[in-house]
Amino acid sequence: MTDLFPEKGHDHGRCIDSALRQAEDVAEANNARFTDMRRRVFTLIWQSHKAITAYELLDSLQAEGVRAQPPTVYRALEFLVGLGLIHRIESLNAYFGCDMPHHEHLGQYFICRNCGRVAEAVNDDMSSAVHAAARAVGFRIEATTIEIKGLCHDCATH
Amino acid sequence: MTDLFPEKGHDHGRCIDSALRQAEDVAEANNARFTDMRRRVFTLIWQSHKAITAYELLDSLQAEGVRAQPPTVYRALEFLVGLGLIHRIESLNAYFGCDMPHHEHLGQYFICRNCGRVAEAVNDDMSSAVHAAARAVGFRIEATTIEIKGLCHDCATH
DNA sequence: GACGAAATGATATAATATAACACTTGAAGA
DNA sequence: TCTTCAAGTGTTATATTATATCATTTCGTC
Repeated sequence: MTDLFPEKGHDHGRCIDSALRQAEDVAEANNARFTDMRRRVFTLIWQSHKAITAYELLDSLQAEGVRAQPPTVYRALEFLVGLGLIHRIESLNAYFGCDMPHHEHLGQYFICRNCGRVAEAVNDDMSSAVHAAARAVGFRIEATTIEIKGLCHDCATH
Repeated sequence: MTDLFPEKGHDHGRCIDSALRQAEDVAEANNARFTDMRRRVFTLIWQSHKAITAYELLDSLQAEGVRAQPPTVYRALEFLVGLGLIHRIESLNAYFGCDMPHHEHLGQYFICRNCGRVAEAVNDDMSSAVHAAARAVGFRIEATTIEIKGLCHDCATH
């Protein structure tokens, strides 16, 4: 069994660096400006593998000395979600970083209620089940939300 | 192809009646009180096959002359969701009636962005894909949210 | 009828999100 | 280089969604 969630002692700096690099690539490929504000918000989101709310981001920005207001944060979030660099977790009203922003994907989010971490998975069986179900009823899919709450392997066994 | 969504000219009164009867059964089976307030809220939710927000419900109640406040509505919603009589659609912050409250099910919601209707489906392939994916990563599922947005067959073809 | 638990009423406020308009910045052409 | 204009950000106000808290009422059980 491979745990989707990052190992306890992993080098998180590398996660952040890699995410930033990928984000810059994607932004460039889309002719989109990865401004300072957007980079700050993106980096804050990547500070952990948990989902973070807009107002938590706002507090962090203000703690850093940035004079930000809610619209600033929501705009950055909108931009990042639009490029697929982060995902919104509907059931938490929170955001978290995507580690595969390069390709379109129908992601599923596993959310641990104990440690708060989120892991994204891409599962072909699930994707095809969704598409087959939609096809069977003549529904034209534009967006899907699949969020699974419970206990991650670490929290379920310790 | 069978459309999940109700036919245009269907007798909606029968939907409501049947839903009410089922809800009463479920409440009784759970030794739960289906009070007047809860019945009102439940009936309002069943007025359409769309999802309705808490504050829309509040407005409707007040229009009916009931002196209700937000907590009243949220309590009724909590009760109804708890018994599985209604479902919350996370991506809409709204609620809609379940037509199979008798059995546990991992439901999927198809949401039409054009007409606003919601249809619930239960799909074994999808359920088993979710469970298989969770098993593969040692995740213990407690709740799942599957919401699919797009165009229903009617709206996609007309 | 008295009691206690459950439900509801009422007030206040927290948490999440957006509208509207002003100002700044930066890329692209003149 | 200067101008211009669209995109981005700042700022203020407010809309929308949700809950905490305590008082009162209702209802089944004794």
